[in-house]
Amino acid sequence: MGRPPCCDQAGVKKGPWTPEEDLVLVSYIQDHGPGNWRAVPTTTGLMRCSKSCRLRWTNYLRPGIKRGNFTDQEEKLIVHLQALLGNRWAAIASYLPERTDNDIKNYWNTHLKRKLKKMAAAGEGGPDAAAAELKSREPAPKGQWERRLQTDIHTARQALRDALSMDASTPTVPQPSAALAAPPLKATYASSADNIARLLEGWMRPGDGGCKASSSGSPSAGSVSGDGASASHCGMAAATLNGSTVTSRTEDGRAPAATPALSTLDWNWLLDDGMGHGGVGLVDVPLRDPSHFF
DNA sequence: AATGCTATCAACCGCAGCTAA
DNA sequence: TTTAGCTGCGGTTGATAGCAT
Repeated sequence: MGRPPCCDQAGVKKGPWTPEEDLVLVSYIQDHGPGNWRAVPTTTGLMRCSKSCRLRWTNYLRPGIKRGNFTDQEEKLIVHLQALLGNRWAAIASYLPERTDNDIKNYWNTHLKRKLKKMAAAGEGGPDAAAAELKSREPAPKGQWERRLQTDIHTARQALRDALSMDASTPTVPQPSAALAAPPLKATYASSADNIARLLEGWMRPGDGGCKASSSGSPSAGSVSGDGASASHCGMAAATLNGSTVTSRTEDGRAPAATPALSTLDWNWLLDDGMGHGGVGLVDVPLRDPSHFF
């Protein structure tokens, strides 16, 4: 219904964030936890709208974000999930805990889309097949959303099995800790963000997983969209700072209800269950072998 | 070395959906 | 039931780094 007027207000700063602004934002989140974004500009004095603050945190400052090139494994998973879910980047991102939906979206638009077109142009199945392939990647009409949500878990399981079985030589489960061990390929301002992330070390507390009671001020913490600010936000911090704690990505509720972020247990469940039941109850969704894209 | 082109990605915009009053 | 407030999501844009000429 109503739209927040924040971004239209005069005096609201736009454009790239400065390290100082990042620090202010991180300090705020350190104290209050993510969420209640509306209060951020007024509380911190940041001349940014709430959306900008949320976006900055979600896509950049949030601990546990993996930067740098996508692995083949990730690429295949994205291709497969995109075929299954359409352009629901948040849902797709929930299966790649260390990637933001923005990252995945950008990667799809800049790399994968072109790659697929290229391969289509190369005549894999002919132009018609290529067109059909691309068309099949159009998101489904809204009316199908609810029904498809119910199938997402099952289809994602199948996608995972397919994607993982294609490359048995590489780790079969996305391993945040392992990924974190890999140095970023690109040194940008992200390095500053890393430094900021280190500031959060003081935020982490032994014994409680480093979690700070953070969601009390978040009006949406209990909403359907599942802010889940305290628990998962802490988890992500743990991933970055511990390097050994596997985490999932639900800190600001970006993971839809039917496609929850996955912890290690979730991954195990996802795979074990899928393997164990051999697709029992699996909705009949045609799964293409993504290997033919590469 | 200068210029133009391309690729990348951070950030913005506007809509949708949810909750609370 | 209606309306306002707020957050989340996906599409798009703009700045700029990197590469080619």
